[in-house]
Amino acid sequence: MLYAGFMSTAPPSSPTPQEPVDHPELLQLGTTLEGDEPCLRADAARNRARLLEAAGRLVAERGAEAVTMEAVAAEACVGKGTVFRRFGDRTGLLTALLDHSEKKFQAAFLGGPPPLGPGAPPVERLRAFGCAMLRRSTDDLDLQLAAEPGANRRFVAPARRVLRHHIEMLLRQAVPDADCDLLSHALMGQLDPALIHHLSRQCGIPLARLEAAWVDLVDRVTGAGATCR
Amino acid sequence: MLYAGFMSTAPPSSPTPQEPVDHPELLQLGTTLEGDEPCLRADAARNRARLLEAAGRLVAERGAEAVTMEAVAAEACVGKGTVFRRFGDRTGLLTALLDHSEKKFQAAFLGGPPPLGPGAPPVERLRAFGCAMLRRSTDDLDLQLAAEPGANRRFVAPARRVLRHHIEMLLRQAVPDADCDLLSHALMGQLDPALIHHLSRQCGIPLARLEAAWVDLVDRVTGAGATCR
DNA sequence: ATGAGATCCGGACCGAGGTCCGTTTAACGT
DNA sequence: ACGTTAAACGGACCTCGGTCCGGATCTCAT
Repeated sequence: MLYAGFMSTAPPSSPTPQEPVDHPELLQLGTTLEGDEPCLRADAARNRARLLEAAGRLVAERGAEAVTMEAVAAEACVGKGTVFRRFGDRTGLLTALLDHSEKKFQAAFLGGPPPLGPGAPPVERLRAFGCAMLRRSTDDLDLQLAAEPGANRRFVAPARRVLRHHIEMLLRQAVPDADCDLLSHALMGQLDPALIHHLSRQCGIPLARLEAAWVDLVDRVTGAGATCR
Repeated sequence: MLYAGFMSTAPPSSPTPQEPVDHPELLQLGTTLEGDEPCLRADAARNRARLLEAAGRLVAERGAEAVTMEAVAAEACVGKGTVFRRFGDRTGLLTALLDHSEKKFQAAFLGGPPPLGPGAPPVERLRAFGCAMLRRSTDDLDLQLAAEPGANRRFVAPARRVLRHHIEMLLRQAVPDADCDLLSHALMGQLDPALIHHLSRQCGIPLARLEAAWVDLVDRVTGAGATCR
């Protein structure tokens, strides 16, 4: 249990009361954000609760896409500015809504019983982890999608389809007995432009290492490379 | 070369002149979209060219994020409605801008010389494909990012970081000699909520198959399962 | 050439996310 | 109690993506 302090998704920390941050995406990068609620003022805490409750009501009654910042503000009898100050942006609000189930899940794989929690061999824990995530996704999936703008379109873009089909075709030749349709998505994920940007420009990982990682991934997936691993 | 007709990314096809489509994301799902320019009217073609040129100018001069629909319209001396009718939405416009290099790339891996094109063994082609994509991304990466709303934030969301760190830790135990940092991204990709949504709800793939694919992926990546593949 | 009709154009309009700043109010020391 | 101050509030305001429809324009058959 190494990083027990990193757990919280950052609803109350993005627009932290310390300094008026103008670029919320920059700070939640390195901050440790330990205490969940950094001692909000009484009215602030009250409004925060009101807002979350109002947002939850809206989701329940009219679906995730009805969660408009103005609608939430109105439902909570609060000014629009308050919503943004507290949650930063729409994604922040939705993320805060997801926070509860998120934490429960984190607790399960960080400290719960095996095979999800510690105690089982790592490969078994990996298997369990993925299956747990898959099952969890069936619950609050629309909320998670709504929290990520443009999530629907990502996998229907024609260009992407061509690339994935190509990978799938090659996979079918290399490992005919596998579920190449689904396997190809894993490979595609490693080539996602957003990921490449994040790794190469934000993390400073050199191209050579990315290429090496790709080749290694291909070898592992297809069973090439070492004859026996 | 199975699907030579699928190649074009769909700039002129989304708001095709045939029928006034109100939901552009729905149609480019099953359509075959063969002819690139379905015989636009003269003025329409002229404006389309103008708009692409204007958008290109804006990207070159002021970066991808300056490509506002209104700005493009103004730069091209054209009404805003025209931009939307032609390209559907902002993503469509940016995609159309990327179309040229996209097609070049597609031609390279569909019909070019090995190892990228046909002729080499599939595993080798896969390796080459990934490396080519990685290199290609360094060129028009900002454009590709701009074409996908919210692409920057996707990998800095705190919740995601925790999940990925967990995978990475388990991977480190299972395959200590691998580049677990990067490998974990591939596994994370397979659990992306947007992907799950696409596969399970849009493609109708049952949960059991997704779970099986995940377990298989873990086994392949970690070298578990069969002792020798 | 010309008229009919489909197609396209343009910009007013709308909704929603996000910002700003003058005003209000909770917290705390005296 | 009361004054001070930092923080929170609220809603007007801005920008931008996306829609709509009356009017201009192109195409084609005659």
